Amino acid sequence: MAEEDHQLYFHHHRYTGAGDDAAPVFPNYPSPPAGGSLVDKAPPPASTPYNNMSLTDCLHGSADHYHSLAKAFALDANPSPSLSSSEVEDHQAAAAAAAAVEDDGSNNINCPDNKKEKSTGKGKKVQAGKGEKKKRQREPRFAFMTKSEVEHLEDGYRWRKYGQKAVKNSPYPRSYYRCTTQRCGVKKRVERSFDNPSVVVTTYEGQHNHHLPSTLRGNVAAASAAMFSHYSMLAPSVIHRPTTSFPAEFLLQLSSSPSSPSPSGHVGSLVYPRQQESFFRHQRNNQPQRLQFSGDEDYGEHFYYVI
DNA sequence: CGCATTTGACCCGCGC
DNA sequence: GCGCGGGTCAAATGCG
Repeated sequence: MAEEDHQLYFHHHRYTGAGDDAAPVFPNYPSPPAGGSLVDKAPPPASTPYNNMSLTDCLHGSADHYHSLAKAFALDANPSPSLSSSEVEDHQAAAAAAAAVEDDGSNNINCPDNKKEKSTGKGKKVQAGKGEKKKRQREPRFAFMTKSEVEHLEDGYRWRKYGQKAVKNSPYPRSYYRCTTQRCGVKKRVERSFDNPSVVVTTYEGQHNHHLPSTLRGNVAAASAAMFSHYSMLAPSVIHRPTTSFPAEFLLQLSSSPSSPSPSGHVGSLVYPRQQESFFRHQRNNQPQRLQFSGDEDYGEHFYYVI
């Protein structure tokens, strides 16, 4: 983990149940400044082309979106310093949730399985091609922290669970899912945060090379549009930028409909971005959240509210 | 019956 | 080299 550059997003998914209004709430958000909308106070950076990107889009195989996302994340060959060990210890949940974003230069984004070929026979598995041993290379990963009572969040794609492991120092297991679409090697891991059991950490790895399943696409697409029109108005307003702007700020949202909740019951969600620089979060009793970056540049302090 | 989930075994990388 | 932990496989099982 130490060599990995962490890419972590936090979004607060408010589980509300049927009939509940899916509008985001701001528990201890101070009264909005009088006069002018919140949006006016903190307009999203107009120059950022990533604001209108849904998570579904991000996960989708669209090369444009993927590269845009990669660009936004500065997925290049110059990884930033990782969290120091003390930071990791202080922020165990974030560290546990941290997703590696590595540019391994292998260009194997769509490779369904770059794992070494295994024997298909029963019993003991035999290691293949001794001399061809290659270091296993990972695809870029993105993690999202989601406040939710359900662990497997609907994101528009179909997943098949292929494993579950106990997580060290955590009573909560980690589940492994793979996209069921043929030749799509996207995987995701889902685990519940030990520090904050109400938070589900979802880590996506890889890039979908297909469209959303048609059975889901309609609802999801419509929901995405509806949700985004809502969040895009509100979300920037709760990000207080006292010093500088986010270089690569954009908003993501998970795709689920407030009017037609997914079978799993969750309603909607918002993803807060960060850029490549390593960072960690402080979360204290619904107080404004502070983002601290530890990159080369000083991006100041960023606060946000949990919705 | 087909598909998804469960679960124990296995593989692999890494740190000591 | 060894042990540990993360990740994956695949047979067994469950479910609609």
